[in-house]
Amino acid sequence: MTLQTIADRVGVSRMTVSNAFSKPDQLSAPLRERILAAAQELGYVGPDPAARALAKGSTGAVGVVFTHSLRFAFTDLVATGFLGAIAEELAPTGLSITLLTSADEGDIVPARDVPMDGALLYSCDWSSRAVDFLHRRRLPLVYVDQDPADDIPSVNVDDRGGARAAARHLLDLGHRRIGLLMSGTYGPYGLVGDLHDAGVVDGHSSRQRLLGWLDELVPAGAEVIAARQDGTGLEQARWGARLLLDRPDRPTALLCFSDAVAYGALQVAAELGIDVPGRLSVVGFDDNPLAAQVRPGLTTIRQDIAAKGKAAAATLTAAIARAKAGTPAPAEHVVLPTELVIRESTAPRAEPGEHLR
Amino acid sequence: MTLQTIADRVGVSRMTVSNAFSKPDQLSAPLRERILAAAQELGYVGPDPAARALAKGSTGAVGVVFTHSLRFAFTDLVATGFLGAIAEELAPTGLSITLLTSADEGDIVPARDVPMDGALLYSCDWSSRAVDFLHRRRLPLVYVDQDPADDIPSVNVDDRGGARAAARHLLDLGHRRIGLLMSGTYGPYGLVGDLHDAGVVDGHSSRQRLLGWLDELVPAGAEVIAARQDGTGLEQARWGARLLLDRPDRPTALLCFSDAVAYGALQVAAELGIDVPGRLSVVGFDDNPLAAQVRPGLTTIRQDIAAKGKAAAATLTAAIARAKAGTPAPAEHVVLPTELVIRESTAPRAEPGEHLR
DNA sequence: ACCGTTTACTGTACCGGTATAGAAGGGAGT
DNA sequence: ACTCCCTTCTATACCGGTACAGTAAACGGT
Repeated sequence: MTLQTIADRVGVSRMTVSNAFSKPDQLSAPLRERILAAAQELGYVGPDPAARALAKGSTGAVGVVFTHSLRFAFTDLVATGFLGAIAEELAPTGLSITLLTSADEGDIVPARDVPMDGALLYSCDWSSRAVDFLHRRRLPLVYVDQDPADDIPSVNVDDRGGARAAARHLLDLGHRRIGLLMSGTYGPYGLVGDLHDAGVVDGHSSRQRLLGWLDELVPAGAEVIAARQDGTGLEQARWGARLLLDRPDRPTALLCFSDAVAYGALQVAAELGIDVPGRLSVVGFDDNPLAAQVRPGLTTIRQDIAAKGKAAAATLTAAIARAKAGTPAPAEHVVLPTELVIRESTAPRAEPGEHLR
Repeated sequence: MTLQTIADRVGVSRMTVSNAFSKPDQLSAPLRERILAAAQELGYVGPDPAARALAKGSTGAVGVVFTHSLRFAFTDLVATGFLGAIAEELAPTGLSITLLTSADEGDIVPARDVPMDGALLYSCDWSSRAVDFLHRRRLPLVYVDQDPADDIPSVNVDDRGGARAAARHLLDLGHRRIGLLMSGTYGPYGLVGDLHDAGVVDGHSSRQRLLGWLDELVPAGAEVIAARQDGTGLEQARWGARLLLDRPDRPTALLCFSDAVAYGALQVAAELGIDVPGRLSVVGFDDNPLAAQVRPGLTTIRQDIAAKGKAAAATLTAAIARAKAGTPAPAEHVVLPTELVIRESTAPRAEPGEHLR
């Protein structure tokens, strides 16, 4: 059951049948009707997508690549918001989204074997084989929240500027002993000795946020205590927060890598009986929907996730169009702004002398 | 840059190069090394996925179809949980997930044009063109939360039984005037006159849940007031809840289509100063993560979303395997149990005479 | 020396479409 | 009547792989 079947039935060439489906203006209406009728009668659905993809050189689907398990993609509210925005922006273009992990499980490597027209690399592990395959396939790519590369379009948010604003906010409130709660993908985890050790951060956002914090804290002469835990899961965040809060010289304020992590810190503070914001100020990052819901409402750095998704989708479709046209335009680098959102989790530092309860 | 390029370079046949990549045991190790080295040197990544898909007749991706905009897929916690479970279950098989909407936007119909090996139809619009195309493509399909069809495997939860348990629970607490808060995809919306009108429900879950409620309420002679709103969005849910609560003879208890909808009802009750559960009991459905977090904690009917995702993925991979083998095994129909979870949003009916505050 | 098996590789025939150039026929304009 | 153009349809050459059957050489056993 192929184009040829229909062609034979109607008595026209295969090409004409192809046109009847794919380029309606290339043949007369009556003939097209006859062809479609014959197709309907024979139970022919339309051109085979796989064959069409081969002949045309395009698939109609784009990949979105995650480092972590895809479970993360559907658990984290920031990730889901981002994906949703992409989906919405892509819908009118007719492109579908294919979800890929950069974790390669043995010999099965979707990044190498799934047909697609381009891909978005989101919070991706740099060294992974999957990313390497995508590059070598010469697919149009867009980096999101990655270190920008010259020749590849990227979409980022002003992580460093946002982190600076967060630190500035705490300094303005009088805090001088400040805890940093960071998350990483590789160990070691725990209290961090040397903050300038390159191993302290992996991932673009982690690094930029840390740098932003230090931009303000170091010149101000603040005392910095940092902990680093595995990823942004709640349990891990609680573990990291406990490292910072369950000690005699605990900080009076916390800068957290993300709102998800900050949420863990709020829980631990509550369990230890530390009043937030009375005895401890907490600042998150992202403006996760969670941030507005938790009590106390979380002061955070907002990034516009929907805008990021839209920008990423638009940049990718542009890159695909350029690749198809063979136009080697320079890669575009988008940086979206961040904004300090003050809620109830931050307050002026309590009087010295009473800073330990 | 194709297999042939490498073949010419090394001086072997194209087929041997193909085997070097796809069937390593079909040629000697030294030759394979030479071929891979040559490929590396020439910058050849591996067999073109589109061509391979055509020749092999399989793609390595499965579709997941939604009626609503994909935004919904990433907003609703039940949907994201379901997708996450599918992703996790599918990962080791090497299949990727392609997201499709059943909304057809003009001439672009991903369901017709995207290569895939099978598809999951989840909360799908029955009459949509996309669904029709999938059937006609003779793709292995699995229905999830749809009316089961004889010849197509399906995964469902015991919606009706769960709804019965919810209604029974309220009756046991002494409630006799009970509001139903339903959601639909098509109008009309508002208070529902005839509950047995077929137009009152669209979608399998809606129907089963309504039937389950009525199974208990009607024999018990309870007074039923029903409202029906557009989808499960918060604003719509609030609108529907207001219809039921902002009236003199308001019900003493509410049965809601989902926890998301129940959440809207809780908000409206709070705004109207109606104490939950003192003056109003509310029961949701799904055991959305939200249900445990809201105050008061929501009594609900739990369905195991993760199990549903796993079952759906497993059923689909089985169906694909069967289709490939040409084994026409009978379609499997899975029904997962539901369970009443009692939290703080339900209580015995207040004394008559004081049931209006 | 003979025969049955493996192992290692090759040749051919597809998979099911689309691109592109060109041919046949039918007005319109001069 | 001639040219030019436009519409409509066709012929051929790909797109880049895999399946399957077959051949030639090496190997082991008697």
